[in-house]
This record gives sequence, C-alpha cells and structure tokens, in this order.
Amino acid sequence: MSNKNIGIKDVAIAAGVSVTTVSHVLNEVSYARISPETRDKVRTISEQLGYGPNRLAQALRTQRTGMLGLVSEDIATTPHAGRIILGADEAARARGYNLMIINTSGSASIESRQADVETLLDRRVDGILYATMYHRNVELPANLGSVPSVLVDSVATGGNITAVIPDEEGGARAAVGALLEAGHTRVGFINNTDDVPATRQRLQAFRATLTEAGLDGDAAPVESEVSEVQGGYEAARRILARENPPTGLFCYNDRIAMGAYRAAAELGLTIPADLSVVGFDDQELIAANLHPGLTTVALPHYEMGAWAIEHLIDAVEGKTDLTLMALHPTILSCPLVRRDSITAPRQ
Amino acid sequence: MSNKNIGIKDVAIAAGVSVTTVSHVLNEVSYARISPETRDKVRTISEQLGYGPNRLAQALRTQRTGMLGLVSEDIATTPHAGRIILGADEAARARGYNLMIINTSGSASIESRQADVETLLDRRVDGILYATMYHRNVELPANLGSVPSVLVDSVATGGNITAVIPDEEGGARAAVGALLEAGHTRVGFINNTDDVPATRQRLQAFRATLTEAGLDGDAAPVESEVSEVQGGYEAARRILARENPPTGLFCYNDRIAMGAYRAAAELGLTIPADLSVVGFDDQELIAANLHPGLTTVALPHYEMGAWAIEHLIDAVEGKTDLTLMALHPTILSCPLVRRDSITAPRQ
DNA sequence: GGACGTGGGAGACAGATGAGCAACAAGAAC
DNA sequence: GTTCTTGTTGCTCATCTGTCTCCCACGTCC
Repeated sequence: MSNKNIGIKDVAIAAGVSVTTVSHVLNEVSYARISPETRDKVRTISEQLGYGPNRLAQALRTQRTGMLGLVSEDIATTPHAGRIILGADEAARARGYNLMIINTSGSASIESRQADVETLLDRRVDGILYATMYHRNVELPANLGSVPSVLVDSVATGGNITAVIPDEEGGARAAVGALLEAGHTRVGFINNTDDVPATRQRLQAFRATLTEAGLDGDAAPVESEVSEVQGGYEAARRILARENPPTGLFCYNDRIAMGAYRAAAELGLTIPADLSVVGFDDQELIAANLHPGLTTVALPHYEMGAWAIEHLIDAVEGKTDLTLMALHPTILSCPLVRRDSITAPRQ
Repeated sequence: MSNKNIGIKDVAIAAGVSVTTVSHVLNEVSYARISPETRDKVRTISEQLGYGPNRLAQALRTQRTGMLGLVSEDIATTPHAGRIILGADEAARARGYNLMIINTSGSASIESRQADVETLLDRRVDGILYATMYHRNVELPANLGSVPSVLVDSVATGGNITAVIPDEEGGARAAVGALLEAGHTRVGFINNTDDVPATRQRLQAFRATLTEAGLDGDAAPVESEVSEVQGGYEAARRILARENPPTGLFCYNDRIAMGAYRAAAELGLTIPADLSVVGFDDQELIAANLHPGLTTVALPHYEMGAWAIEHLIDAVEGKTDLTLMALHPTILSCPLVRRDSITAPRQ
C-alpha cells in the first residue's frame, strides 16, 4: 500500500542517507558505488514507507514522461476502437508506458484536431498514436510531427508518416478463395459505394482471384450499395434476381452480409446450402450471432494498435528511425474466420 | 503553431520582464499589479513565440495535474465502453481535464487491479473513474480511496464510494409498458441466468408492471437462458410453445431478442404482427439492424460517463463532498428507443 | 520625512536526476 | 614516518519548468 505523501526526501531521512543515494539505489544507477548494506537499508525503508517516485517530477527532470497520446477518431461509434485501444494499452504497459486518450471526430476541422494534438504536446507525451476508425486517406495536423507518431488504419495524404493498415487485398483474396475452394463457380460481390481504398482494393482482389482461378473475373456480378444492412439487402435482391444468380456471395462487410441473409431468407434460399456467404470485418456482434454463423475476414485492429505502439516506443527510445518506415505503410494481414456460412454449391 | 522548446524564461527575456511577471500575466493572478502595457507586451510575445506552459512543471508546483484516471474493465469486449469513454472525455475536456486510460479485466485479481490504480496514483491523477462494463457488485482496490473516485455502472461491495448506475427498474417498466400500451395482455419475459442486479430488478419490474395494469404478473410466462443469441432462441422456442403463448415479449437484452426473432421466423410468426418484441441495451449494431428494427431500452452509458466525470471534478475542486453522495448510488434513467417491433396484437 | 501606492523582481519551492567532488582509509613510495 | 596515490562511498549542487510569497525601488501626499 503506497502513501503518496511520502517523497524521496522522507526515505532519505529515514534511511540516514542523502536523496541522491536513494535515487541511485532505487534506479540501480550503474556508476553509483554504494555498499550493499546501504543499498539494503534504502530498499527496506523505501518499501516500508511505501515510497513510489513522483512520475511528474521524474518526467520533468528526465524529459521523458512515459506517456503516449492516443487520439482516436469516433471512439464510440465503431466497435473497432476498443480493439485498437486494447492492443495499444497492452503493448504500452508491457514496456512501462501509459496512454492518454483524446477522442476526436473524423469530421472535425483540422484546427480542432490540431488543438487536440496540442493538448497532448503540452503534457509532453513521448509519442502519439493517431487512430482512425476505417482505412482511408486522412489529412493530419501538422504539429503531429513534433514527436514520434504512428498512424493506425489510414495513410496520410502527405504520406510522410509511419502508418499501419490492414491487408485489404489479402483479406479479400482469402474470402473469395474460401468460396472457390468450396467449389463455387458463380461468385458475386456486393461492394460499398464509399470512395475509400478498401472499396477499390476488395473489388480488384475479387476479380483477380476469380481470373486466376480460371473464371471470368471481369464478368462476375457486382452490385454496389451503401454499406449498411439495408443496402446489403437491396443489393442482394438485385444480384440474386439476375439470371444464373451466384451461389457464392462475397460481401463488402458484415452488415451487408446481414442484409444478404435477409434477402436470401425472403427468397426461400437457405444459407449455406443454396447460397454461401462471406463477409468482412468480423464484427462479432453480427458475425457470430447470425444464423448460421458468418464466415468473414477479421480486421487486425488489436494487432495494428500493438504494432503501432511497439514501433512508437522504439522510436521514442531511439531504437528505430520512423522516417525510414514512413516510406511505405506497413500492412498487417486479415485472417479468415471460418464459421458456417460456406459450403459446396448444390448439385 | 506552438514550439515546445519555448519556456517561460524565453518569453520573459523576449519581453524584457521577469518570469514572475510572465506567469502573473498569463495566469491573470488577481493580486498582481502590472501595467496594461506590460500585460499586452507579455501576451503578444508569448503568442508570437507560441508559448504554452509545461503542464508537468505546472502540475508539480501546484499539485494539480488536471488528469483523471479512467480504469475500464474489458474495453474491447463490449461496445458500451466506447460510450462511457466518450461521455467521460467530453465532460472532462469541457472543464480542462484529460483522461489517462488503463484497461483491466473484470476477472483480474484484486492485486492486479490495485496495481493499475497504483500506476494512476504514481502519475498523480486528480481523481479516478472506475468503469465496469455491466451493472454488478464489484470489489474495489483499496487504494482507490487515496483520491476522489467515482464508480460507473456498478456498486461497490463495501458500498462507500459514489456510484452511478442505470435505472434498471424504470427501463424495464418502460419496456413492458410499451407492450401494454399497444394492447397486449399476454406478455412474456425472457430473462438472463446470471446473478446480477439487472436480472432480479428487470424481472421484478416486469411482474409489478403487469400487476399494476390489472394482469396477473406472478403468472406471466418467464423463461431464463444465457443472455446470448442462442439462449434467446431456445428460450423463445419454449415460451412460444406454451399454450396460449404470449403476443408480447420482453427480452432481457438485444441479443436475446435477436434469438427470439429467429425463433419467431421459424415458427412462421411475423414481427410485430404476430409477436411484438422489446429488448434492452440498445446495441445499435443489433437493434437498428434487425428487421424490423428492434424497440429497446437504451442504457445511459454516455450519460453515466459524463455524470461521473462532472462530479469527480467537482470533488477534485472542492465543490462537492463525494462521501455524502456515496450513501446511495445515483440512478440514471434508461429511455425507451422506439423502432418497429411493437404493434397491437392481432384481432 | 514617514506612510502609502504602484510596478515588478528575487528566491524558495515542487520532487526528482546526474555530474562532479569531498572525505576517508589503505597501501605505495621515499 | 610522512606524503602521495588510489579506491570506496556518498554528498553537494545545479537542473528541469513553472508558481507563489515576500520584498524592493521609486514616487507622491500630507
């Protein structure tokens, strides 16, 4: 049990030594020559008194706070934020750092986001993690450059900051591959309508994977809608109304897949027997709870948070040069999560 | 644009005054007598240089960090955490405070959770918000008492800490009331099996509301299952298989309601025409995306986070005595969110 | 010419770290 | 035996960046 009224001075007095000696002993300063007896005494007394150094004073003196700033866009509106924060927090505490969090809005002005970073800077964080909630191009506040920073789930428009993003293409290939592997030859894709990298990359990977498997990727049925349940429903109705409808459906995300489930049910199609479906995102609340469970692709949010913190700390401690890594974003893989929504096509 | 190499000393030199004067001007110290000209000059220079005080040094001297600790249980596993954090962050920044976050596990040992609090204490946070992810009785680390603290979404086993919790009973009454109001007389409840306050309170409110409406609350059909989709499905099958099955169904949470939707679909029952359903939690991903949209009761996570921070800061600033508030937990209401899953019973 | 008002500065302080120095004992050199 | 060297042990003092409590200088008023 520690008592925060105890300072190093109190320990020093109680142990009958100077504060310097206490500091040297407790920090195990290599060049300090202090007898084992004194060391023991200092440690014992310090323990008894429940002494813990005042991190503020320590930080002031050493110019290191051991705090990292985490600015998170739209923390409450997506369940992904939690995983990024968890990954970041666990990686940080494993190396003795803590997180200061600031929430911001993706639609906030650049000035307001700059002020957020400023707040962090005034508190002398050692580095900053800037997390967006979906993969896109983002304009970053200029003052981010004042300390080591890493961008999570986006790339900067300027492009000169280290970033970590999900492997959209690999994920999409895995999803389509799962359908192909099950024997489907008529495979469709319900895409998103937003102009984000994922939209283009997943589509391209979809076509490429089919083509490489000897199918006609360019002719494969594709519908686009807003990436919500309703959009998924509508697009699925359209795609399933085509002649020779697909027996395998790759959906841009799990919400679209949820809409497709409803469309299938209305058409009397059983999943997966009549229609195999694969999603993207692995939003557990949806994917695991649909019936049958939705096979989908997981976004590595936890991993991205941890990766970012790991490299941020390396940079803070001078073990890495982030500017070198800034040349290309780091890509983390998106594993396929197999549940029960894919099987071989009928007949 | 601020430059963090600039200290108060630089401002003082540039303005040709002492650091004392700069400090007095910028902090608008009431008893300081400084001419308007000097004040202007100091402010102008300070602005030009982009000076901002070093919050560490400031905190060290004033014994106030302006930082609040937020220990959050299981941040990643529930979407509720995000809303608590958002409410807390917005309330905090509105009053010039920032949040330091630490994630912990609800199943972590008391020692480990105590160490988490210790970390916060070593950094001299002015107060601590301890947030659990669902309403229950929790054993708190003893060192929480060292600074003002507020508990969110739980009450402490000891009971001597200010807490804010959702109005389970009011929420349940609103849910059942909505069914009654629509004209249902055969109303059932699918309860949770966990031994948490919500289980008891929602059940009790369910029966009481029926009884007060002139129905036989004690005889109303109730089934209990684990509060997941599968449990909801099974319980719904059972409750709907009874003779004279209910036409209105109150579900312990939205996941159970999702299971009930599936059960209804399998039995050929249309929602809401054949079966009206009301949930609890307002997990948007589920409630808004089911078809038809699920009418449910929202938990005031944002509000609890904001309320807690507000009162925490009041306590830190000496405007409130938390020990007085600790006598009884504060209860925040759970509003009904109307969507499309309730209508009048057939015939 | 002492009291008082005005404008602003000096220095202690918050709680640590770190470079360099002092005190002392033991052994070496003469 | 005295002085010098060297190693051991731990302390002094400056530093980090602000805040805050006196205190001082100077002019004026009665």
